[in-house]
Amino acid sequence: MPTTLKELAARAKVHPSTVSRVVNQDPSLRIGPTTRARIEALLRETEYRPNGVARGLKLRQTLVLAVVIPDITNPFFGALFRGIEDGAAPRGYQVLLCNTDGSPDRQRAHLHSLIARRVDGVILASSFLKDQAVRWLRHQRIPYALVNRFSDEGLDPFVGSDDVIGARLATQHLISSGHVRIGHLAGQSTVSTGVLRRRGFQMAMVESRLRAEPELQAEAGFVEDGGMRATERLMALQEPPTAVFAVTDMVAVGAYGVARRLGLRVPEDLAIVGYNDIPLAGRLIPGLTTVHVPIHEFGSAAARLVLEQIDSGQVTPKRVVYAPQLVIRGSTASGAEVLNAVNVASRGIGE
Amino acid sequence: MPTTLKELAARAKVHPSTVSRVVNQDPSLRIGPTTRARIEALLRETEYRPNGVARGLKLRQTLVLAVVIPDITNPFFGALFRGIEDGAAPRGYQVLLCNTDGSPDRQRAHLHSLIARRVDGVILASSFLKDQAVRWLRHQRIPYALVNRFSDEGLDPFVGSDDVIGARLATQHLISSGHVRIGHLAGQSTVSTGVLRRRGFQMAMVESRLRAEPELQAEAGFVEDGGMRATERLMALQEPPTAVFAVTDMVAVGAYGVARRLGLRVPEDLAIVGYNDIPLAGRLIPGLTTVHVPIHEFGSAAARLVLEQIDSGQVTPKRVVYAPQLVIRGSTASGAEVLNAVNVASRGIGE
DNA sequence: CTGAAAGCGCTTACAG
DNA sequence: CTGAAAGCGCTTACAG
Repeated sequence: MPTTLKELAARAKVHPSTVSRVVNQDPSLRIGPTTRARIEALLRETEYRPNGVARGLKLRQTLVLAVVIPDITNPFFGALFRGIEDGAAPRGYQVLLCNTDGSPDRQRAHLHSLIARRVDGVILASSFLKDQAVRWLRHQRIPYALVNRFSDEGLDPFVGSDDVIGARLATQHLISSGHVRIGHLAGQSTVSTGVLRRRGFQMAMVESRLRAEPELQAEAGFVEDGGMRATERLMALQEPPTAVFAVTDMVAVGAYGVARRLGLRVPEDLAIVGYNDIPLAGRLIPGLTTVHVPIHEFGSAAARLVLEQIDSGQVTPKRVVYAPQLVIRGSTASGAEVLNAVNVASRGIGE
Repeated sequence: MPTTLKELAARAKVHPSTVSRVVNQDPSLRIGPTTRARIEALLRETEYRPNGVARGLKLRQTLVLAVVIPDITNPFFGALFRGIEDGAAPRGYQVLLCNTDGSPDRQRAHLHSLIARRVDGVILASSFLKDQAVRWLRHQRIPYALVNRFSDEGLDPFVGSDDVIGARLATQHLISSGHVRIGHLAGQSTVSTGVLRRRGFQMAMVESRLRAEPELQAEAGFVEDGGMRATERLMALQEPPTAVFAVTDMVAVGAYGVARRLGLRVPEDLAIVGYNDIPLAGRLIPGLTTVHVPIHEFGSAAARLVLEQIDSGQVTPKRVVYAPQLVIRGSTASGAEVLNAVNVASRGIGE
């Protein structure tokens, strides 16, 4: 059993409250120098560390944040988690990680459990549109933030990027490369990123007087296997697309796999654009053209947003929205074109 | 503020202990049916959930496990975490995740903090050989387990695989493919996997009367950038290797990058073998021959090992060691060879 | 400068 | 069948 304040007090022949005061370096109280020295020696000797649970009960703070995501094996969420941890650690917070695998039930169960544990804040990256669990969370009066996906427009503290603009950039890039028949590997319509990125795709098409035909929009979910199935469907059409915009980089990875299996060259036979710019995107061959969003910063900003609410004692639906940036790589352009585009892109980022 | 037992008791006009009994469905006590009905209605109405912190203080259990790893963005640790979570969730546990980035200081700081929080158990996947922090942990009398890496042979509860055998398998495969000049992209000598996999490499070489020359063994750490640098060094030798065995798949990924940059074909100009069989290994082009270890099971077994100790109240240095399996893909063999090897491998796994 | 008390929100052995 | 008390390990306003 670890040492307690009471034991220490008995050994130092003082009252437990006195020991507590030197442990916490209580500024308002001056402790007698001999008493203090005696207690400090004991503290060092026993390597005393106050019981965090008892402290948490008394102080009403656990110094724990919780993160709820679909799946940590998805590289997007790995980077996001690191951002959150980096934002929370300087303040002494550690982070509980909960995976939902996209199940609303699991999400709800995790949230209930976290509230019962009295975590100081929750960061949710697995929310659905009009999500009952989010509405419930809202009423718990606990600091929280949604990341990447929102639930009901404008109602929640949120960190993310403008998905319509990002998707529009991606699609415009394909159009300006000369593509006319462009497919969309779409996200789920129950998730904001799915809906908004599809909207951005459609917007760009319409703006260029191209038709966003329904048969060219195939739901792919957000990960590789759905990306493969959706690409297979599109490429089996009478008149398959010459380019696809994928709702995420992982869906784009699925498209690479199918292209390879079908013997299609990327980008000559099929150009591909992704979304997020996960580290893997730059390692694919050819490199994946994608929409860069600052994933790590999503995380640290979300952590800060929650910490602000903890500090202020108020839940404020502040929103932090980053501008997405197109990053052009080999999956949409030949070598020479990529070099030019890189110059443009890096200039763009500097602005 | 969430509802408390005391408030509920006042509303139901009973003593808090009575409410507590129906919340916990106390089996030894029979509660009057009318009282019970009244309280249960109240519980549903208020959606009462006991304060986990207070409960934790009284019951001396937090229902929290902690996982300490180098970096969650490394796919190996993503899969490991999922295994741990899957092993812990059925028992009502949630999991704190701590990244060390390989820093002993951060590892130590995290462990101290976790102990102060009174987590019920710790799973450590970032340990070094003869690690002071591990020795300290051992003396805390808290359930724990090391995963993948061990620290002092045999002293700690451990889940992993036999790294010497795995590395030997990998190297023997290269030798039997006709390679003579074989390099090793080695892990750090401060980590058990680094030392043991190098030992397995050397063992296989010597057994085949080949020389394991020091100049052909380059320290690469465990991730991609180190893998790139080490591969560059080996390929710059007077007489570069025709094949390399990489201490991890991520290091092998670094080798792919350098091979590509140097215009070397894999496997014709440079054969590559990795270790771990992360999901990425099968997606590389060509597919990465590697040593398969059951990463997800490492996690769930470690969770079970810790839960066993929690149940028994004893820290027992039980060891769970899995046999590694060679998985042959395109990075060491032509198409026809791969097909044959797959058949052999799948038979091997069935045994 | 230090002690004694109260209380954070629970659970459970002990009474009755 | 239910109440009252003690206690988990802290912190801090209140005394002295």
